[in-house]
Parts: sequence; C-alpha cells; structure tokens
Amino acid sequence: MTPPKAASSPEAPASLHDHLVRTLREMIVRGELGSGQKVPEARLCETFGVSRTPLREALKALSVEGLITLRPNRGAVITPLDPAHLSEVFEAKGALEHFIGLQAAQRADADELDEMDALHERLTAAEAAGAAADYTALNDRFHLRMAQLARNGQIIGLYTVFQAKILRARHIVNEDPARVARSLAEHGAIMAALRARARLDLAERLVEHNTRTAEAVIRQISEAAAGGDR
Amino acid sequence: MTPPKAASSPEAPASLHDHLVRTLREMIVRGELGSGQKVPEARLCETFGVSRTPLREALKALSVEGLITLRPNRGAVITPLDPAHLSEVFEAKGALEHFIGLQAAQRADADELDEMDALHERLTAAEAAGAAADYTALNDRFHLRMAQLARNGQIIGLYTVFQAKILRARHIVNEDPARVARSLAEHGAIMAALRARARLDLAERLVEHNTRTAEAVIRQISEAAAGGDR
DNA sequence: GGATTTGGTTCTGAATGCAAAAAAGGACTT
DNA sequence: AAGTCCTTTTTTGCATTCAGAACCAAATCC
Repeated sequence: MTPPKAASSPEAPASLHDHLVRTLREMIVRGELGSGQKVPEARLCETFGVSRTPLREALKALSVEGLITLRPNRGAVITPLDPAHLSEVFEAKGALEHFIGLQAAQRADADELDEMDALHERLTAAEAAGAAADYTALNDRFHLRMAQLARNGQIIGLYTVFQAKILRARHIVNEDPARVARSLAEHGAIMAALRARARLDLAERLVEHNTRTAEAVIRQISEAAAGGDR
Repeated sequence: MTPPKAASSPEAPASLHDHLVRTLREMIVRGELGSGQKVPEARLCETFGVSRTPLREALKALSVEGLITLRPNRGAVITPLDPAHLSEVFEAKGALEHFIGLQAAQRADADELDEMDALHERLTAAEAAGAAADYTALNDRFHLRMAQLARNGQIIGLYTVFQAKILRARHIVNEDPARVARSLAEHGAIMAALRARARLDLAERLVEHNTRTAEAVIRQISEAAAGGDR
C-alpha cells in the first residue's frame, strides 16, 4: 500500500491511472460521492472524459484501500462509513502513532523540529481565528509530517490511508470547538516531548491524542447518524 | 487495504478479479515471477485464459499492495525485493506486533488460547521432524492467528500484506536451523505471556521476536544477494 | 569508430463492442 | 392488493480493437 508514492527517482509523469485514483479518493473523502451509494460509473466517465476501462481500473485500486467496495456482478459502492469500522481504523492508527512517537523522537533532525513548531503555531493561529477548515487541513499536515519523521515509508503510506478514512468522517461533521481547544493543548504536550526527544513520552502522548480524537469523532458521527434517522 | 476480505455477509462467489489478484499474489510470493522482472502480460493472459483487461485490473490492485510497480508507458514489474525495503517492512510490522500483543492478551478467549497452544505444538513437531516447508507455513499461521486475536480487521489486513512481503524473501533463502530453534524458544515465551494475559509482556516478546526474525532474514537475504553477485 | 537518425516492430493504454447477469417493469393468478 | 412469473431494459464484466509510445536495429552522419 503506497498511495503517496514513495518518491520514484526520475519523477514519473503522473499517469491517467494515478490521476483518477487520486481524484476519486479525494472525491470520496470530501463526501462528493455519497457514502454507501453506488458508484455512478457513467457519470464519472463523462466528468473525467474517459472510457470505462481506466475508470474501473481505478475503482479496483481504491477497493484495496477500502474506500470502494466491489460487489461481484452488482457494481461498486462507496464503502459505507460506519462508527464501528471507524473505531477499528482509529485503533489501528493508534498502533502507528505509538511507533511514530518512538521513532520520530530519535530520528527527527533539528530543522524538522523547527518545522513542526512552525506548523504548531499556524495551527494555534487558525484556532484563534476560528478558521475550522484551515485548522483541519493544518492538523492533518501536522500529523502526517510527524509520521514522516519516523522515516519509514510503509508507515507513512498506511498513515495516509488511515487519515483519508478518518477525514471522510470529519467532512460530515463540524469540528467541536471544545475538542479543538483540548486538542491544541495536547499538541503542546506532544511538541514538548518531541523537543525533549522523549521517546516513550511522545509515543504515549500521540496515542492518547489519537484516542481522544477518536472518542470525539465517533461520538459526533454517531450523533449525526442518530440525528439523520429522525 | 483489505486483502483477506473482511468476511462479506452473504459470502460473495469469488469473482474472477479476486481470483486473479489472489493467484498473482501467490505467484509473486512464491517467486514464480522473478523479483524485478517485467510482468509477462501475454504469458499470464494465456495461462489464466483471460484477456488483458481483467489481468491489468489485477495488476493495478497489486500495485497498491506494493507487490507490483507500475511504470507509466513502460509496463509493470514485480517490485524488486531489496534488504533496505524489507527492513522497513519488518520495522512497520513491529508496530503491528506491539498492538497485537496488547490486544490479544486481553481479547483472546479460552478456546483460542488452546488453539494457539495446539499450533505451537505442531510447530515444535515440525521443527523436530526437520520439515522446513511445513514449519514456515505453520509459523505464518501461528502469527496470523495471533493477529486475529487482536480483533481488528484493519490490523489483520495489514498483517497479511506484510507477511506476504516477507514471505517473498523467505522463499529465496532456506530457514536457518539455528534461528528456527531460537525462534521456537521465543514462541514458548510468547505463549506463556499470552496464557498469563500479560499485555505488556506479550507485546514486548512479539516485538522482540519480530526484530530477531528480521535480523536473521535480512542477513540471509543480504548474503544471498552478495553470493548471487559473484 | 561512435553517436544519431530513421524505419519498422512490439508493447502499452484506453475506447469500443458484445454476451451474460441483474434490475425494472407488467401482466396474470390467487 | 400481494405474489409470482415472464419480458424488457440496464448494467456489468470481459474481449477485442485501435492509437500512440517505447523499443530495437540498420543506415547515416560526423
């Protein structure tokens, strides 16, 4: 699983396949293709101006990531987003966070620490400005960057996939301001541990942060689902 | 990433796509398709008796798992198996092992503990009988079963993918008898921790076991590579 | 002699075509 | 009405076809 494409040496010219996979992934994450809905093959072929062959190839690829579910002879659907599944994703991501904490604390170089600080500050500023969308995007960058500090391409790839799955959920609920405030505080502790290169501490704080976020997101999603039923 | 297909409710009838993906994966893992070689599209179409369309769809799927590398306009190759990459895979698998240890210790039920004991004994018997192939297969089952005890579909899927990547390497070198003996001893300690439901202990032993195995496999692979160069 | 152009050939990627399966619709039975 | 059976339409999966890109090798030029 290597979606962020471990930098290929002579910079491949971005094939149509890659473009379709990336764009479709984005559309699913953004919620432009409804969770649980059938994939509108014909419509997508039109919008992309391609035939069914490359589109279906992209769907097969996305099904490996779990964003698409293939039902033999019955078409493909956007994998439904349910709280139970999301809970597993967060739990698994927690396993990655632990690893990331252990490794990032010892593998990050000084420049990277500064870069993380800068991201943290931008995040703080976004919260102060009440820019929810910016905050979410920056927050993702902060954590992905942290994952990169662990210097393991496998982990980075998996982290990206999990982030995408979680981001799908985030796009259907609003950030809870109270949670954002607490989240920022946790980031502060994370940065302190990273600066101190305290491996176990950083790992624990990242795992804890993931758990708290999971609780908040799953609660929101569940409420939204319950609300939607009424 | 869900290769072992999170049990779909009304048992899907195994599509051609799934069959191709599974079979190709197996062929790559078994080394029947040479590492780094170009994918012999025409030949594979013949052997499977299918046209290029479904075959290529399978290749796109396998490229997400990382077993195939797509080079735009230049065909697909069996992803080369190099020690550096393998080292990342082992390291990432270590992150999973940690999680698996923590969860399996508390989520496994009594029957499952017995089942693991049974597997452990069969493994011991295989080693005594000097049945290397059986040993490798049983060993994989032992660890996959352990992963399943953690009750997280995401982790099980990832574990399977990592196992496949590592198994590729194992297929090109022989098991080192000395390592097998030590490995079995580690399994004994693992079983003890599992029985005792000692979370941290089990996690630590699994991680340690993974690290030792990594050292052995990577050493062997590197030697084989060096030997092959002569 | 070595690099470079050029011609043909093969391979790759995507559009199109076609057969089988599933869904949708309708008439008939109870 | 609800249910079954049958017809029609649509969708799905795969084979085939076709255009363009890469590859290879002989011929050409410095």
